[in-house]
Amino acid sequence: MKELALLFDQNPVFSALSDDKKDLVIKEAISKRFSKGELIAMDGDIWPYMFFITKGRINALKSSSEGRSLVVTTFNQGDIFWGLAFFYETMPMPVSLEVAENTSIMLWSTGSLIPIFKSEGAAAWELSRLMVYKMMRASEILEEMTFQPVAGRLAKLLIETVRDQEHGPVTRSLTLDEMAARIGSTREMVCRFLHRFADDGIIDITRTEFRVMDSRRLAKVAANSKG
Amino acid sequence: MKELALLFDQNPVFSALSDDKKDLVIKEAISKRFSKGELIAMDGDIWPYMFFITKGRINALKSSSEGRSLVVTTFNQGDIFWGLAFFYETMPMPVSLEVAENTSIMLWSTGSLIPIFKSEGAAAWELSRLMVYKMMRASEILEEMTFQPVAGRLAKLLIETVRDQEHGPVTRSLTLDEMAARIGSTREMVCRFLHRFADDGIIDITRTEFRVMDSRRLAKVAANSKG
DNA sequence: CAATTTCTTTGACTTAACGCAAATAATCGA
DNA sequence: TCGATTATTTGCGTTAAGTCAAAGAAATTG
Repeated sequence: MKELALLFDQNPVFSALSDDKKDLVIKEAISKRFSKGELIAMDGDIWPYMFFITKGRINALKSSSEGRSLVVTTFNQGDIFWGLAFFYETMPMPVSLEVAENTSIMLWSTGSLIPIFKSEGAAAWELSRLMVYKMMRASEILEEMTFQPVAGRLAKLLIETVRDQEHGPVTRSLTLDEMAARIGSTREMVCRFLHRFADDGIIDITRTEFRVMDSRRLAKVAANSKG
Repeated sequence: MKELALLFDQNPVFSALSDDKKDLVIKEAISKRFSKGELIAMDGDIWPYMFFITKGRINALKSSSEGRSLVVTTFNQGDIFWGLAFFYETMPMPVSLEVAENTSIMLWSTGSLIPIFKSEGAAAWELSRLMVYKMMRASEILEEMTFQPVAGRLAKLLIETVRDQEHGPVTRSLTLDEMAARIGSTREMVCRFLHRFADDGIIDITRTEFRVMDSRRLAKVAANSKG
């Protein structure tokens, strides 16, 4: 339980709680476990919960009436999120929550947390800040999807993928379908642009791994200056 | 000043304040006046303010590196909004704020409101709820722009436009450019789809006014069931 | 390790949406 | 009321992106 307390204290919202309220919140939580691929909630559901990830990873995704889907964001260990119905009883989920790898969460329903937030201004304020952050992300995604062509979005995804990894060749960890879902396109398009980047000498690519050869130009493509 | 107090009390966030804090907030406000067309803040600015519209209307819009722009939302009398830098010092505006008609606002900088929110959990909580609402809108827009074809977005706009008006012919109050900016397209496209709708008998249209003839089918187009 | 399943890759074709340009109509300002 | 400006409308060509289909490579599994 020490690890849990540590995680809790790293979260900006929960760490703003007074100690006794923190204990109360932990006491009221429901623990759940999900395995990869499970759906925690579906787009359109009324799902009045807030959750905190103690271990694992969850994708938030939208899907069109046809097959296409768009991974809007990923929640990791230590993150919190919520169904909109946690705040407005009648508001449906704007995304589905899909478990990306085996995951444990703590869950609260509306009733158990609202009085606490209302009495603890600092935590409610941090919650507002967190939401501002989410809004900024949403805004970025909207801007990319609306104004950026596929090549730019893919370039940006590549940069993000490589950022964490050390230099050198990187094992392709995402399938074409997964990359497509993250940039709102199709596997064929992703494949074509990857090879176009390779033809241009921006990346090197094999069926199983790739490596960024010219990160400056990749950044240029991501920024849309198509020179 | 009675009207102002009334407006204040209708706003969910400010009305959650205790009376003395409410007075304090009003006292700290800076009043400003803008005329139609003025830019209050630009996309990318660090703009650490929160504002409340006492009269008028403000559009929030994104623009691409080329000319295109997208009106993301409109703020009306009684609404509040903020620059992201109000919450995170370094966060730039995700949209520009353009005055749609002569407008008066009250303005607060970060420092004057934060202590109040932190001490008044109820108001901070309402602020969170308001943000959830904004997130839902952002999510809807993203979904429309990503998965809905232009025809569907235009149909939805028409429905919203007519909703308020009484039945019968409606003067076209938005130019094609303005409609295009609201659905993320171009004036030519809007024009074409309007006339396609007319050919299909869904609406009647002249150069200066239009009228919905078959709202059921218009709703169908908006919902994407292209039958 | 053989067989099946899942991924990747590529070519050929289709389509929605856009840009440009020119013609016409409405509106505004003096 | 006339001229200038601003909007609308349409034809035509272009393009980015998507679908479909099929072949070949990895990965997985019994």
